[in-house]
Amino acid sequence: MGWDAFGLPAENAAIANKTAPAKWTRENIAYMRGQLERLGYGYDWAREFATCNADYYRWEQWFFTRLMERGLAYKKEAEVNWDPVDQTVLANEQVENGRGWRSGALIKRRKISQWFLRITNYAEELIDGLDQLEDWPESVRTMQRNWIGKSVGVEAVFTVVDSDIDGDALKVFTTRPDTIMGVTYLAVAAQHPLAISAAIDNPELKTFLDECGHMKTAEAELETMEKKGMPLGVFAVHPISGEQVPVWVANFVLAGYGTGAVMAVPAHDQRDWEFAGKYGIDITPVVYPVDGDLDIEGGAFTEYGVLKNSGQFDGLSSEMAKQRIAEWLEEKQLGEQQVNYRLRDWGVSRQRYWGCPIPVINIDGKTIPVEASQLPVVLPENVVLDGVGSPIKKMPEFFETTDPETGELAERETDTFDTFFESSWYYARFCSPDSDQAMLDERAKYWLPVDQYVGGVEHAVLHLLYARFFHKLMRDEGLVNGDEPFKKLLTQGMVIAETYYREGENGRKEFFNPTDVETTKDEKGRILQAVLRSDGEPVVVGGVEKMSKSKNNGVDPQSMIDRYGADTVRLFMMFASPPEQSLEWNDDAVAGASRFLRRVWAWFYKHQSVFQTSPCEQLIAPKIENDALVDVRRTVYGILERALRDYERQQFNTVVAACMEMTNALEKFDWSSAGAAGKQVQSESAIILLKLLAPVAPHIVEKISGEFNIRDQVETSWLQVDESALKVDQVELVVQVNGKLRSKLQVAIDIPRDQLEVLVLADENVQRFIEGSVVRKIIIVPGKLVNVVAN
RNA sequence: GCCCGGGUGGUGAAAUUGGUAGACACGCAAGACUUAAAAUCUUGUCGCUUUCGAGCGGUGCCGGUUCGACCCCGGCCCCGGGCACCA
Repeated sequence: MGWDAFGLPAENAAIANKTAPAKWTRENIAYMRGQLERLGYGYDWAREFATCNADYYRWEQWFFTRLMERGLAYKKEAEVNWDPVDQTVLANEQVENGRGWRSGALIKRRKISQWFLRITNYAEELIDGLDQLEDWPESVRTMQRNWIGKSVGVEAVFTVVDSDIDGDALKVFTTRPDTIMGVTYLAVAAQHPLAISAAIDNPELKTFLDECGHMKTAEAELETMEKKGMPLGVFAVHPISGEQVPVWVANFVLAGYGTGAVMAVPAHDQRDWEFAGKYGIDITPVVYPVDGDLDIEGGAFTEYGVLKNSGQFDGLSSEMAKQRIAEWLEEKQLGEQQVNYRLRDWGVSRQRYWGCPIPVINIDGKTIPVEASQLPVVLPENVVLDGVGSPIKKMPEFFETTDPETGELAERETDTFDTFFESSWYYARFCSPDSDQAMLDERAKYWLPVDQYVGGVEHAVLHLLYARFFHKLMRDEGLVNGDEPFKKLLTQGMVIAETYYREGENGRKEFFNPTDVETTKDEKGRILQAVLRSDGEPVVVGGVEKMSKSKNNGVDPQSMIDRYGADTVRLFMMFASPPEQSLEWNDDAVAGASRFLRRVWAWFYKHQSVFQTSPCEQLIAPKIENDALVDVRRTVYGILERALRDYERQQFNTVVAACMEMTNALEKFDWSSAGAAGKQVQSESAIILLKLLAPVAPHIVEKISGEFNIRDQVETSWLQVDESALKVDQVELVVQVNGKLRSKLQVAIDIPRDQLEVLVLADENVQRFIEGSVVRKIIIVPGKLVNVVAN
């Protein structure tokens, strides 16, 4: 068990409860450990650690200094959400409607210097590796592939006219160089130097840039807001035509991504088309469909075609033109072919307190890593949080230090790592949790990769991509073998629940736990009204979302454990739905789970004389004469076969269903008249049921098997299907006419085809439905179905 | 907006992955036990029609492929997740 213990929730709780994050965190860990122990999970507690302890995070500090030396960590400016009132950087989730969650102030984009890891150096390997991850869900691999977003294209150079500022050439990337002759404008980000210089003597433009500065730094925000722009009054020279095209500033161009500038071809790109239409910018079509007319009245033509209005490239196909234009640009040194990734380098700096201190020292603008011998840089834990900045930024005793070379005064970094840093390598630390001489030792090479990794789907991209990246970094440092950390991946669905809140002044939301809210619903189960139990006043129904601390919609299974016991809760959770599926929490069915376990218990005690006298040492291929016994044995093994398959494919809800079905069958059977062989079969069945149930409800199985001296049989060796028990000589066939179920037929399993056809056609119901039509063919699925096609 | 999932009875779900739609449960209804209730047990439970044999319709919506579609293909609607500072 690794407690991923740093992060925002602890800071939020600290502000709300006026407790230090460390205390709150460790109390929560203790509570959770108690609960997990009571649930009987098989964690190896000898390998437990918490990421907020220095004996864990010291190693990522060390690793970071290694990355600095290897040139894989670097500093650059990047934008954050700045709350001007609380003087704090806000997480995206702390910004709503452009305002800070505590202060309600309009947020401001602000550039600050931050640490980045060169994950883009590994982009190619991260994509290629996905093909080898055969035991990962295809959906996760697709999401990662799309996230990395490899695209091949051309970077073209547009020279800015009459510019005296730095970077007077605008470099733009395009995957469609064949459309380059259709460029009618360029667009740059609001933070682009060209935009800023153009705004100096243009107040209207200045206002627009300011407006863009109030948007939060989230891609979803950029993509959904109204696309706006303004001309800069600046022009750039088209590299091929030599004509001048206007340069605009647009709020949807990302400053920190690529070159912060894009070329626009409104005739052949939908977003450009809409933008051009809105602002009356020229639309010049240059690619025409191979057959048929070009119609760009209703939208851009984004397919491939044949070039026109493109000078020397006229008449070329898009495919050809992409190649020729790229070559032409390269020849003239006005561009080059490039592979571009959507993936950006990983920003790991956080201007927060509750995280691992970044182990660097700033001396007069230069930054050096803290020497290995001086690690760890320990985070002070005795602090008070007031929501205004990080406490360690106000603690000279923390940040005042000296230059190890000169002894001059220097300043320690007060930013901390992104918490994904901790969660990116904990899986490896489990192999050597006690190692105090190294981050990992030889044991990591022995145990890794992880055979089976389980995590929520919400981690499909970020966490799982960072962990894959870290594994490669650790491999290149010689710490682990192999290229990938996790051989097999199961992505759990999320447990989701209704959210309820009230909006306070300045739009700040206070969330209430569903257990504290009383709802009235209509007959379709929709919530009509929700009121807080404590004051009877209404609350806003916020919709169903993944359970989280920030939305306060989690449920604590503790009261359920207290009332029904761990086995019932485990069984109930396994039975609710398959693990990949998301699940809206509802504990109505928990009583049913408890009832089932009590029935199992009752059945064993009802037949205790049998289990006490005939403990079924080993069933040696019993020769069973009694047909009823053969049937019940077939039923048991039939159910077992399905259950084992479902365990294998991790569909535990149907395993539980199979246990219930088996119990139903055993309860129904009249064992009293089955004689000595009956006792054997009964004991055999009992052991199968207990074994099958053991992983789900271990406590009750252990108790029952101990009571009847069969613990050895239950706890040693896993289950196997006795194929001979499954043998049948009669099967029930489904009979269809034209694909519709019309009849059922009991036949010998090996009935010859011609006999079967005769039998089917003679069937009364079949007769009725083929009357007056001609039988065209008869489809037979052996052992299952017959379909008579007639018309 | 983009990427990834999902949508099946009143509810959670199942369907060996193209072959009987609704297994197993929850809930509900009726009955048994009980002075009564709880617990437990039995029976029924997708909708409509029915001469009680069965018939028709039905897996978000519209269309297609197929002897046959919850499953495959095309278009749409709704819900959940992710979108780089929640983790």
